[in-house]
Amino acid sequence: MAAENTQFTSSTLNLSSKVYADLKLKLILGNLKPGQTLSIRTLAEAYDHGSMPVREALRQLSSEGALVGEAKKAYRVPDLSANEATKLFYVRAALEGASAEIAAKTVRPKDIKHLRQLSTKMDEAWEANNAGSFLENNFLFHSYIYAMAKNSVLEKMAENLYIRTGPWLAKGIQHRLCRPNAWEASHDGIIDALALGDSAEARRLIEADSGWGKQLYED
Amino acid sequence: MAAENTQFTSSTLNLSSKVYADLKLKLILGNLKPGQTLSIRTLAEAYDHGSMPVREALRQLSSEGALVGEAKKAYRVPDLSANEATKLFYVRAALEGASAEIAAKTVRPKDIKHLRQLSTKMDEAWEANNAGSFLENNFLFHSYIYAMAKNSVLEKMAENLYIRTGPWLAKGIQHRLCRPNAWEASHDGIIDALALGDSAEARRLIEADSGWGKQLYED
DNA sequence: AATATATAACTGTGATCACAGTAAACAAAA
DNA sequence: TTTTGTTTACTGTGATCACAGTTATATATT
Repeated sequence: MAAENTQFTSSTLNLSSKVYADLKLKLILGNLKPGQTLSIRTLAEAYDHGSMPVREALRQLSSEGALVGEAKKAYRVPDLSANEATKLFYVRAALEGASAEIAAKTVRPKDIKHLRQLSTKMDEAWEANNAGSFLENNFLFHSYIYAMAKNSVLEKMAENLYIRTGPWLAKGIQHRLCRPNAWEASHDGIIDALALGDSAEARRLIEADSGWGKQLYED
Repeated sequence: MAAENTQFTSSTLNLSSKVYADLKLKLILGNLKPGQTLSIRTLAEAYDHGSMPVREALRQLSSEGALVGEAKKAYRVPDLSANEATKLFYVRAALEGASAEIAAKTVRPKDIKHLRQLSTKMDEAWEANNAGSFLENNFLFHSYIYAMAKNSVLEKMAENLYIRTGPWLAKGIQHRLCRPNAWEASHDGIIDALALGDSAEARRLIEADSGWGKQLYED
């Protein structure tokens, strides 16, 4: 999933891009913890590469806000404050709302079918307390809506938001995975609106859904 | 303008970030032409640095879509197709509309004053056929609205769009700078809506304004 | 035992080199 | 003149090293 790279064909993918793609996936799936430290040399040894590819991958992730780096100190996975998380989810709502509005106008029956399958997988992952699988299918669900909008700029920016919120969401889910899953009815509503081609309603529901992750930390 | 970096304080700014900031500014102001080639060694000699800082800056710009890089070939400033430009402006409309909606709720008199000053500078640059100054003040105008929304995620993503459309807009402006400037009334309307705190109208006008640049290439 | 000091390990950063693949320039053959 | 083949210059990529600043550890010192 999401292993494609826009700069190079997969056959001639350079090492930097491979390391970047791998770390990106780990962040989206919540396999890296907030506050966790990532050093160039340590990762280079783990990947059994020189330090150059790791170095470029970490700098790229840092420039995207997925990691933070201070001078002469190791890169760190950011531990989002409530304020920072709110900012990320607000932008996600804006981008995802715009996507859904377009998607509702070009949706095909096979798209609806695929979205329902992903929603089912999320449900199964939730029941099995599998946070990684849940995050993966949640990402795939929303990515598919972005892809339906056929706007690569939108897709890339949205992906960035999932990279940045992945570790934070994983932490929240693992702490209280047992709470009633409000997302299920929400996603079903979104799919129904899309199936009906109701772009305004799809937008409204998507914007509302973008808030569920934030609620993991609200008491 | 726009020389701040979020990763490091300006005193301990590393060379890579300085080169990045410089190239970023050149792109926003239209000082790099679409299709222009940028090689690591050539730029390193121009900056009188080693190749490492330039190399990291170019890779970062490439990862942001501001440059394109194929294997074993020099980086290039993308020459946007009409389709690509449309995608960029669509996202800009979504982000900027969301910003204006918030900005209208927290706007202060000094904000209105500052926006009017920037609008005047744009007018002067337009009359003087100064494309660089026009693009700079246009960027500052919209950046200020983003800043009013106090969402750093939004700001960074918006900046990215201006980096990517800068060379393309500069080309369009230089080709037909003489056409009636529809932007002026548009910006005045936006300022008025903000001054009245009319968030819905501000959003509507900003979204409409995001299309003016695209029209430079429409006959 | 608590505190201060010094030592060691670790950090990103920048420079420099070798390498392989690309593009352009030039020369030779038709 | 046109085409083909060869050479030359140029490209990003990855590895390796020296450097300076940070952090943690261990060693004195009180």
